[in-house]
Amino acid sequence: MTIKVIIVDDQAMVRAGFAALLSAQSDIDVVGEAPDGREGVEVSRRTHPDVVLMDVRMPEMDGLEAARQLLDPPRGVTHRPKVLMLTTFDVDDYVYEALRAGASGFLLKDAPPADLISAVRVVAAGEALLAPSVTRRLIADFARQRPAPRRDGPALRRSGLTPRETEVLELIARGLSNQEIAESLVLAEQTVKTHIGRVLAKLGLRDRAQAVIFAYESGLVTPGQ
Amino acid sequence: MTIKVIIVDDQAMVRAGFAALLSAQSDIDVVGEAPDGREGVEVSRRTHPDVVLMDVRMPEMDGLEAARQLLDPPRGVTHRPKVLMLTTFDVDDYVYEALRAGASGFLLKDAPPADLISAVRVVAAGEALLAPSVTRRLIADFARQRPAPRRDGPALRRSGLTPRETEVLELIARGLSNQEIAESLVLAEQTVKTHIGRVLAKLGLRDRAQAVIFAYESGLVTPGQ
DNA sequence: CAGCACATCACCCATGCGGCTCATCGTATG
DNA sequence: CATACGATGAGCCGCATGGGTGATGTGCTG
Repeated sequence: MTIKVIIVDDQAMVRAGFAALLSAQSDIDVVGEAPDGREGVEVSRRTHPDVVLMDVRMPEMDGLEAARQLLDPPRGVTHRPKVLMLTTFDVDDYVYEALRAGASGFLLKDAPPADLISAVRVVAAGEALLAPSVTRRLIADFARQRPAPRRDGPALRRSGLTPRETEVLELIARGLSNQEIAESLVLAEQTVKTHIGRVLAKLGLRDRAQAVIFAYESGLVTPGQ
Repeated sequence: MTIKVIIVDDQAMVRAGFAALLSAQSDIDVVGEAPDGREGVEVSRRTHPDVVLMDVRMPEMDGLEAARQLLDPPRGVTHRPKVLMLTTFDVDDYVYEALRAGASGFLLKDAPPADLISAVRVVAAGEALLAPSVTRRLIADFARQRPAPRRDGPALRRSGLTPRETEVLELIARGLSNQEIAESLVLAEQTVKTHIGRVLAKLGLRDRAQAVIFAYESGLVTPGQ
């Protein structure tokens, strides 16, 4: 099964270069191109690519907005491609915007050609990949964001939840589905359900909505970060 | 200028393999090895490597603790190597622990050899690099953490909810089921479902659990009282 | 009056979720 | 060594939940 790719970039030469590079791979098929975000979205809707290579800076509609539209499609549109953002410059605002929108990767155009090719494969496989400098910032941000360990609310302490159960409860309170919790903790969904069942039983709650309430009321999570 | 590397892993064969692989590079010099975290820290203090390849799971002192000691050194120790964590296949909380500790990368041992080599170079250059699966989770986590620039202030924009919809949302945030909400407001359950459907759609939420979160985060309801 | 937003309710359908039971494994704890 | 607990995960089952579509009545407003 070949990987279908479209290339969205306002510079024709860049498109041609990437297309040539990727088409030379037996497992990659360039099925479309577009010079701006608006057309990029159209081409994507029409060709249903697995991966969209998206330049950040473009006329008409920039790559970020286009990425948002592709990754949060309107009703009726079921196709959701992976989006790999490309940029010439190393600018961090764009990075965060793109990742928030759900992009699967962020590469600089000066990366080695081999990196671009492998990035397409990685992204198509459902994984993600970032330029090293971007990774560094993301990690720094992550480390800064929560160096603080957990503090227990009074209600929590008496609840008799195990550490794992508490962890699951917190993810419920972040709005994750069972499947997402499973992925986040690297567990089978069934295990998550078991944990949740115990949490609900121990706390005398009926469903996850009440679990969210408990999490807020007990201070396990707090409004505003 | 060659990159000085030490390898910390409890499996001698793994150490030998990595050492051979890296030593074959003209710009990389393996200057030490250690079978556990404790000795790894000692060797690092003695040899002052640029990069420490650190297995996560080890006897005596695991890679996470060793990484913490290397990245947050006591007084008098000025040397601070870059730490590149390695693991066989566990991609779980270790990752977050390691990144929090300040590790520059996290790779799976089944990655292509070329990846390891380039990772060493990337890390030595002060950048960072993660295994694709790790990157994916980090991005997912990031996107979830800050889904939108926090339209803060108690003056929340409840994005066009009608009075009745707001009322229903509040009851959801009190933990009531659809049937209970219906009884509470003297409505048919179907009507409640319609209201909830609109609330979820207008707010871009998936289920009532997320609705509860929104209610707390927006200040519609507040913890305590 | 026509148009519109809002509230109300019905029907259908797919499925996420929670209840329940049971099994395995590792680590404390006695 | 036996026991208990925590974590993991499988299978089954029923129902609440959420999505979609459509209809009716009301009150406000141009």
